[in-house]
Amino acid sequence: MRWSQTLIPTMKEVPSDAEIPSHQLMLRAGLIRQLMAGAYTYLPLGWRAVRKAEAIVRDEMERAGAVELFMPAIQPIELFERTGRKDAFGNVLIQFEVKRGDRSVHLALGPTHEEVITDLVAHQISSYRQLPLTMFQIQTKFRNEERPRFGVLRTSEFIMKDAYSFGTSLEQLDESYQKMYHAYCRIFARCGLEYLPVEAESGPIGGDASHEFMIPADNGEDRIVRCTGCGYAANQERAATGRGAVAAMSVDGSGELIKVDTPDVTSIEQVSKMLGCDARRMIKTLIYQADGKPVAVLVRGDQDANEGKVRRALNVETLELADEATIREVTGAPIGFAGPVGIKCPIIADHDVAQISDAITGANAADAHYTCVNLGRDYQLETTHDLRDATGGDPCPKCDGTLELVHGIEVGHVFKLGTKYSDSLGATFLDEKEKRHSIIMGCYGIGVNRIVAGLCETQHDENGLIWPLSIAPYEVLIIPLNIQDDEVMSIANRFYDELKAAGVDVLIDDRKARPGFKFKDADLIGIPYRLVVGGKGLQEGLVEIKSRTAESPDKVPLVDAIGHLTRLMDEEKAKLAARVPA
RNA sequence: CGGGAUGUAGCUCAGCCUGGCAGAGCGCCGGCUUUGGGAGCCGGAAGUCGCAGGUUCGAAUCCUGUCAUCCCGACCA
Repeated sequence: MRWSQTLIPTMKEVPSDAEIPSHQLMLRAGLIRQLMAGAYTYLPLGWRAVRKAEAIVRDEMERAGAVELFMPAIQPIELFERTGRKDAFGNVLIQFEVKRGDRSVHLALGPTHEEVITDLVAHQISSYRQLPLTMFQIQTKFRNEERPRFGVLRTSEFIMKDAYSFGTSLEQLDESYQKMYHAYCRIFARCGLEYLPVEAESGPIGGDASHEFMIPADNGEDRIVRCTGCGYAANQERAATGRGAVAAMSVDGSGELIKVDTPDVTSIEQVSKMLGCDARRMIKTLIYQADGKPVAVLVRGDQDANEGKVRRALNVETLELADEATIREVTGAPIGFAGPVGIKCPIIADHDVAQISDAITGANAADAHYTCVNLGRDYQLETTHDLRDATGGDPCPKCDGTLELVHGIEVGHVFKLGTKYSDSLGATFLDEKEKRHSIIMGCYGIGVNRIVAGLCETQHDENGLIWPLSIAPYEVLIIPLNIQDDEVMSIANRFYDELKAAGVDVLIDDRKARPGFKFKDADLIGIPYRLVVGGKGLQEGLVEIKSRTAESPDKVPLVDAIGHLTRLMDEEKAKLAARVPA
């Protein structure tokens, strides 16, 4: 492609709305342009990168035995009513009515396609002999994000590869899941990403039924803990904290229980400041409604309760923070003064709470806290649970190591669904004994444009983007330094034609601009290899070839240029390939 | 949805406090010069100061409302 014939609107200055590197660089390099919050146009350069990621995803899906299909983005709302997800999605689901003659049809824009594909399978599959089957598509998904952010990392419209497996047994599900997991590792490796598979919330099946693929990045929205020792890695919401129930169910504190006045002081932070105590000596008491009944959840002052863990510990369906009326009822005080001593509802506590002696908690009375609260004397627990978020510094649940907290960008998710959708949409099969069963499903998603954004976020220097060869919009950028010099132009054009003929994705900067300007743009858009044709070099019969990451260019005789470039690219391809699991 | 910030030319921003001609740099157009790391000079085009209402002789500037965008938090199959 000739630069003069495409649209690559690079920018010297940083747009004020962009804060994180990927957003800034994608705008500056002319990859994207914002239409509104959460909706971006992919400009020619950005779109080429997306298409390359798509091609790798498609290739690996097919290699793993999945077959491609394409489903509608507009879907009847009725499907979501049948699976109960109209309410579950709530405002995230984009819905609207359209007129068709005298009827009004209620539609949704697909936020994902479990409903559509399960409906398809319900109609098309009836025998165990047709299974297992894995199908995928690459398609735009629509989710009304309440708060789109981070440039193209979180948008209301995005491209997703979604795959769905259908099988007759948990064994078949396991096998499909493993194939997808493996394909995902290959995809992200081929894309040149640093990725980290982590255990994730797994829903009804439990166990190792769900993994997320994360790109470690400071600006990632997700929090992950990982063990520096054994490699255990999990989403923070999922991670175990690596502490068993404490043996001693009482703590010897020496202090006398004292009620102190703490007027209008309600938060952990305020109380610890006022009383001059460490938040780790405080007990945070959260009042929840668990299946409609109040329960007090105790965690250490500096820690956060994990609602998923609380829900599982209590074995309840719904869990939400109690309203003020309920809190007044069980504590006898307004919000902010709850504590375990004398509270009028059941209590469950995190392991770490039982180890605090002379603790500080709310006094269940307005404007008052207790100091020197001790388990066994002042309140009772039968046992303790893992109820809090794991965090950096916690012991690893799998080994003697310590967990560290890192942020990540979720680019993929593999999930064992079970029969949730097949049950509600009637996707069943007959086994060899003519018995009817629900088909067992798995679903597997990849945020295709997040691959691109994730690369931009993590692979750049002060001058601009650094694309891996596999995703780069173009592999080689030819820069004729002076387009008015006929010799320079004819040689640059010859290289352009030869590289194109050799199947290389090549861009030639044929703009009438000064060399420095072109070099700056070249670094900014981050094409892996740069071939400079300039008058000075030509006098000695040389051109310059430089990889984006090299310190300085190689000066190469004209006749060797193509060979040299090809060698460099082959080496780079081999390096990428070496990281791809067999 | 709660909290915070910002809206002035394509981009970055000044002007607003203390009301009185719509500004700069970059980019864009034309010309000359220049040609190995975002060149120089000359000339030019370009803005409903987010929108609406109000106060005022007069509003980018003050007041009210509203919309949009960004950030933090809540939410995120």
